[in-house]
Amino acid sequence: MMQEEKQELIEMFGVHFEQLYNIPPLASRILGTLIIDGCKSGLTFEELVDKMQASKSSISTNINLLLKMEKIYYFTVLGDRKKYFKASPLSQRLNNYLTLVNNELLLIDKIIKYREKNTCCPQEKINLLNSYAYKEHMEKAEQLLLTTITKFKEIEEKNQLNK
Amino acid sequence: MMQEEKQELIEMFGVHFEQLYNIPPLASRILGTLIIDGCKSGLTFEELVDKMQASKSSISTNINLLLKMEKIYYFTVLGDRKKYFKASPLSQRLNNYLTLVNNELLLIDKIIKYREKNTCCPQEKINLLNSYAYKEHMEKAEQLLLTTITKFKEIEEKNQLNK
DNA sequence: CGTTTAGTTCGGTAATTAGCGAACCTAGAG
DNA sequence: CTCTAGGTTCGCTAATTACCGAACTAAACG
Repeated sequence: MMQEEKQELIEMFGVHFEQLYNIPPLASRILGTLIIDGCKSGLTFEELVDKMQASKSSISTNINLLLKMEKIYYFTVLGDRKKYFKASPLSQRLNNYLTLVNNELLLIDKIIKYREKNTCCPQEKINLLNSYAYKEHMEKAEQLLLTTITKFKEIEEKNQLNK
Repeated sequence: MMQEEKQELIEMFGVHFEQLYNIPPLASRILGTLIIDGCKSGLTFEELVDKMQASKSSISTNINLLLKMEKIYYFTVLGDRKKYFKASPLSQRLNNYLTLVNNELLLIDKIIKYREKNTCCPQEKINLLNSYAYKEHMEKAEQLLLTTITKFKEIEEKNQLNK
């Protein structure tokens, strides 16, 4: 029954990540599994092949995708050829949001410039005001993210020492 | 040259929305066009067919997708059969983020419950702590969104009165 | 009533994507 | 050097997606 709950959680993660990050179903399930199940010591390639009921090639492809996206990482153990895969720490995963937010801020600046030049009738003025307000919002979002990321890094470092 | 700048902006929006919302390219370009170009008085179906260089059927399909996603809306004018399409106000578009954030909060609660039950070794304790911190972050993000949404609604209402 | 305008629906096609198995590569063990 | 464990790469197929044109519908005008 604990297994069932775990499975359900992984499935929920799967759906969530699939549309949030726009990645293939299998990649999404792998990520979910690593977050829930692989947090202790990581999972090996073979364990993933078994758990996911997928082919080696599919696991390989999707693992590499997740690695490139920095959603996961791996470590090795001396005298052991296997790779141990783990979900990236939250600070890392939040970094992705940060780049997204930064991209959006760049876009907003472009829009603002465009509107400042091309606003003629007062009716259009509201768009400019809206853009300013939106920029303010995104800047606050950026700030929140930065704060949280440093907080996570602290937690993670502290834990590193305790080992 | 102003046209070029506009085109470039729309294209940037296109790429951005395409991956942010995971919608077809054409839908993304339509949304970009409506945000930049259709803010005054809205664009008609035909104008969109012309501007996008796409077929009526494709415009229809993608317009309906955007309507269902509440990224755009339309109004009609008395004695005129055309629909005038506009990008939804920012408050509306931010609402979508809000549901996303709420979904994530639900997921976090599930995870926390699971981890509270199943954390055995102290090594796993960090996951629980991380989850708490993450929940805190998402709650702040939710709060920020709510504040911004009300702010936008105020701006929008004030503008409604001025008309 | 027929015609026009404004848009929708349907069937098809070309392009893309997710996953597979089989062959291949490569570092270390013996 | 040979073998094996631990993956990677390379076609291939099945499913999905994006867009199209042609036929259709529905409201309004004359």
